[in-house]
Amino acid sequence: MQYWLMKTEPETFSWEDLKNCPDRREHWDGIRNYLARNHMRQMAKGDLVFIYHSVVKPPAIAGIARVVRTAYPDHTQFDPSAKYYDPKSAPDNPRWDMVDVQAFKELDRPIPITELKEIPGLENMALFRMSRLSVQPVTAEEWKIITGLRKVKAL
DNA sequence: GCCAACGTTGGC
DNA sequence: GCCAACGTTGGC
Repeated sequence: MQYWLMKTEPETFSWEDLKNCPDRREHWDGIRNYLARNHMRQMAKGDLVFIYHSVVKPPAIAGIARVVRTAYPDHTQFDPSAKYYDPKSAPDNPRWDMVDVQAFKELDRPIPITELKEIPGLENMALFRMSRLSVQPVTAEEWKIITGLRKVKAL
């Protein structure tokens, strides 16, 4: 079992949007950063993921999802009308992948980054050290600390 | 292969 | 709105 954190701007796609998808699941497209992509390629079915809302006030972990499909080509890279179209990516050798995630557990309220910064044991989180990385690993210790901050309810 | 210029992310 | 961090691009 591995743990991850994935960022999203809720104006584009939020935790609530994920919960409202059919079967509460959706593909996670639009990742155009190699390190983030490589992290997605390491994901296994059943891995758990913090869904993090960025660029809003306050930025916060909004919910817990799980990986329901491992990495496969992100179709939006081939769509000239898509925001994340990549003309350099060849269909026979796709550059960008996505995974499918499903809303899995609800937090009784979001966990803002300001709170996370104050918690002993979270000092080394990638969230603080690599501020622009949109898909990042979370250690088992960090996961345990963070989920312990809230009541976690099954969906 | 280096590096300056530029664009994007994202917290504050 | 600012600006730091940092990834990408392109000239040389």
